[in-house]
Amino acid sequence: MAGRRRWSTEEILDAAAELLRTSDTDSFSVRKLAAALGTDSSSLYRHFRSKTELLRAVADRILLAAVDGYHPEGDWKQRITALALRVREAFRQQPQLAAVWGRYASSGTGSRLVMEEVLQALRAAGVPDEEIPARYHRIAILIAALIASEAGVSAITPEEQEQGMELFRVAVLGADPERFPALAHFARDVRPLGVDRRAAFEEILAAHLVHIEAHRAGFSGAGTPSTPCDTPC
Amino acid sequence: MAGRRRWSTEEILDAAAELLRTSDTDSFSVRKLAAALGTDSSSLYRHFRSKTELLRAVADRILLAAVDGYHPEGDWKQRITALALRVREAFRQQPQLAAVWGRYASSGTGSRLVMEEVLQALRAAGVPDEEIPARYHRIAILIAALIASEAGVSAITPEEQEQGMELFRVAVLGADPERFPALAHFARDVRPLGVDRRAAFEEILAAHLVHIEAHRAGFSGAGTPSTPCDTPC
DNA sequence: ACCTGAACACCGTTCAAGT
DNA sequence: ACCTGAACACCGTTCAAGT
Repeated sequence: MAGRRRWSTEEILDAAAELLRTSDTDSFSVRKLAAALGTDSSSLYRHFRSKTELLRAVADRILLAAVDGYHPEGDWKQRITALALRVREAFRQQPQLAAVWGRYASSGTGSRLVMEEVLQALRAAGVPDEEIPARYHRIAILIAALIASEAGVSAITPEEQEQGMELFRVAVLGADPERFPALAHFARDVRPLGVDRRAAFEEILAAHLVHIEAHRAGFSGAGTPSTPCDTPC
Repeated sequence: MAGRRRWSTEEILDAAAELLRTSDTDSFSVRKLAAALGTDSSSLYRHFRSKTELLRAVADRILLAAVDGYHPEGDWKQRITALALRVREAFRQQPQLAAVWGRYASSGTGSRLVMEEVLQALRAAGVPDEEIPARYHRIAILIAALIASEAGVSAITPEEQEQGMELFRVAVLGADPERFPALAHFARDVRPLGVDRRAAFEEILAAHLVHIEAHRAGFSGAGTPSTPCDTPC
């Protein structure tokens, strides 16, 4: 007879990950998770103190799945970029998870693997040990912010997205050329935040890594021989 | 006699901004806004089709307040930085607003003023006209992502923040040195995402602007005379 | 010892019925 | 023409009562 069995924490996490992956549009809730497991939401509160704690645990699984099959390749920038793109892909279409992760990075094996790889890449880059924690911190913030905000965009309904697009068009095309000359001039080419996110992600991250490389060269004197770059450039 | 008056859209927006500003911890809701106005939530749906539409309108007011009193000063990088810091400050402690704004930039006068200033600064930087829309797009994404994710951190309860801190400590300090050598090595210095956000914001933005400057120099040949920088550095 | 039902205190949104 | 009450379909979380 179907009902009444005990669910392990593992099984609950699996079911939560599954539910988050399949239910694209509508939002995740403890009650829906309980329903999917054929139990009552109150039962889940024996395994988790709060919804946030549950989501944090699932976020680490996503991270784990993201690094699964990853092997370092290329130079340190390529390694960080490849890893970041994997994490980004893993969190896409799972807005609530990305938001939680962005708020406060998870803490399990997945998180450790990502941290380890980025730290090693920074060492390979030749960044002095004493600067690595700060560099890591900035990279983590940048990547988490971009992924979380991207997930936020895909979290709203298509209608709201279309409304937002329309508002943007009105703001840009309807700008008074007297008061907003530059905006009026670029009106046809300026784009809303929601488009072209993948390219933007890669470019912004690349720019940040190049900046680190330049600084490292400035400090250690071991930059590419052709371009000394001793002013911040 | 107190009850039963008509509220203009303006008054509702003012009250919403006020409520968002004062109610630090607990979350904003249409019902609470209605209660603050002494009316029923259903009345508000004559003025706004949805909560999102309402929040978008308030977000533009915040933007307007952010640029109030702003005057361009210094070089183009300083102008963009000063403006970004103002916007950041305006959205702090208003997580729900920042999230909505991050999802889809607002559309009123506030938004226009910010766009105008950034576009003018990019022109002043000497970025070729045909590149400005793309550069603007990346800058806007970067700033919005950082601000929204920062607001996300301050949105969670202190208890959840402390839990997250504890989880982070466990993840870092408890890492097996065999499996995570770099993480174990930097364990004492690596910091969680939530700390030092202001410095991180300034540094990440500065790095991005420096990158634009370097590229502009590479393309136009009008960089600082001492450092040609024709490779991406 | 474990789980459940029912409740508490909320949400956003709609719409018939009132004034 | 405008507004309201009441309802719909949800939330996260708790806890006494059951098995």
